[in-house]
Amino acid sequence: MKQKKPVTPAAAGFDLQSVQRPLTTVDVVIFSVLEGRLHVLLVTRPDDASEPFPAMWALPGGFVDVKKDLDLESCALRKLQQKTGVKTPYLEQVGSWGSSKRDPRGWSATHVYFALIPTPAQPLQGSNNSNAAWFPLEEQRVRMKLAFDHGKLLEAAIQRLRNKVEYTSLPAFLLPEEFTLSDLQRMYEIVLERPLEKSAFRTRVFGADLVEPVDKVRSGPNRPAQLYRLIHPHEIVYFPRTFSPRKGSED
Amino acid sequence: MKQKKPVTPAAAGFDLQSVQRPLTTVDVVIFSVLEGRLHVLLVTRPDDASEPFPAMWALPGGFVDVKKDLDLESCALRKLQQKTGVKTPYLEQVGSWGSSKRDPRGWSATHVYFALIPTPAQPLQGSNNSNAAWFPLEEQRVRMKLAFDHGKLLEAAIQRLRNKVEYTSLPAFLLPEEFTLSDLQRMYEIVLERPLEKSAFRTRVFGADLVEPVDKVRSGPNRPAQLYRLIHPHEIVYFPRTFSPRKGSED
DNA sequence: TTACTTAGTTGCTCTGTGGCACTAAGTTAG
DNA sequence: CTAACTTAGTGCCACAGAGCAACTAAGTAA
Repeated sequence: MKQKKPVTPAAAGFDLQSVQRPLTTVDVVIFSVLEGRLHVLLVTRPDDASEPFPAMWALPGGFVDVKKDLDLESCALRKLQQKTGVKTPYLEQVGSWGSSKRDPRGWSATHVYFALIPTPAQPLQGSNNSNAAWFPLEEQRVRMKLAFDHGKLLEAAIQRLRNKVEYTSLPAFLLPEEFTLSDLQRMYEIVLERPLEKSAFRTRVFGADLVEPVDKVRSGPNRPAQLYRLIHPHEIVYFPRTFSPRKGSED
Repeated sequence: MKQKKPVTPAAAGFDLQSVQRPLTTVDVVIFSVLEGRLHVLLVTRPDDASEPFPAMWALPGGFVDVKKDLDLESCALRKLQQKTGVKTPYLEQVGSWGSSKRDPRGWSATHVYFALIPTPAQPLQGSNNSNAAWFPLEEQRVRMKLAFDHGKLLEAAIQRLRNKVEYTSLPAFLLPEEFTLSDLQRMYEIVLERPLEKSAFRTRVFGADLVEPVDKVRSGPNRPAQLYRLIHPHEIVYFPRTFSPRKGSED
């Protein structure tokens, strides 16, 4: 509602202040693979009657801090770092959800990101995490009901993840720097919840120039496996899609 | 910053009011095909020195109206309806962009949607549209610089559109209810900016149960063409992706 | 030395698509 | 009436990648 009717400077300023602004939050869906299953990190809401959804499990997140956060992504990174200590995972925006009803405190919009981090060595190495825990995903959900519309947000993030895994190198970000091809295949299978063909998988991966061998092998109780690392550790690789699979020469 | 330190009701209420809230807007990238090229609808900013980017071209959009808008999507639909008169196009969220710097008036976050509408009969049949116009896209951009970061938003929307066209039925929404297969193929070719193979295209479309023939043909100076319509006019169809082409039985 | 396990390869079949030539069905020009 | 033209729609072959399965490779453990 601003169209073409000329506004005086005073009126415009007044308008900006008086217009009710929605609450703005960022929520982060943090995925990792533990014990062979996809998990998501959740935190408990403060156990205080004045807060909405007290003591319930929720996605880590909170209000954008106009003073601290330069932009939405750094806000998401900040919240992720607070909870996990991880600095540079894979981070991607899922989308935003806003309505008058999703937060009892008023009209609110949240910007949702998802992050992929390698299986953490310690359960949780962040600072104050007594109230955070990993939950396994079953049927695209966690077992209990989450605060706000976080159940819906989580489902959307999983959907996005699983969809994108079909044609990208995303699962590589669930692994440490060096990994075997079987490791990588296992990550795909865990996320997709279906087995993949070994040979087809390998042709795909090699054909995409995704990994390069390092001069090491992983030894175990059986045949040692070649270790690989990502050629471009911070780039996501798209496998050729439908329509014109001819060549990998799409932009 | 809310963690587990117990907050008193008073404190929480105070916090909510005093915390500076970012500005919240919605912008819509409206695509249509005119004269065989992909166009986008832009509007001019008010020509008033007190407004940011006066008189520049920008994406249609504006502040979320906490009173009027139930949620983000209906806000986008409202803005779209204002500008084009179209009621039920294809509408999809592209994502959100927020930072301290993108709007000189302060920290702001915008939620970006894109819409596909059939080629409009009249240039613009919306209400007050003296300040709106269609611009052709060249090299993923429009010719001039846009207000705010709208150039970036527009590029992101185009990117999303072109990507998704590779494996979905999106271009069908650029056509009227009834169309020929050549019409449909042409839409794909216009968006993708490359020719497609006729026979491969047809097998794809038919294989996906996307269209059904209507009992009419389009006559012209040459062989008449069978007319089709969408089997599910409001659903987007995904063509089978890579990895597991086995059936169209993905969720 | 044998059994077992996981790593990695090879070869076959099957399917969807790219490429291209062909047929079909209308109009317009002579 | 026929030939030329244009667009609609089909048929056929080749090829690349996926599914499938068997095979080889290289280690450990009994």
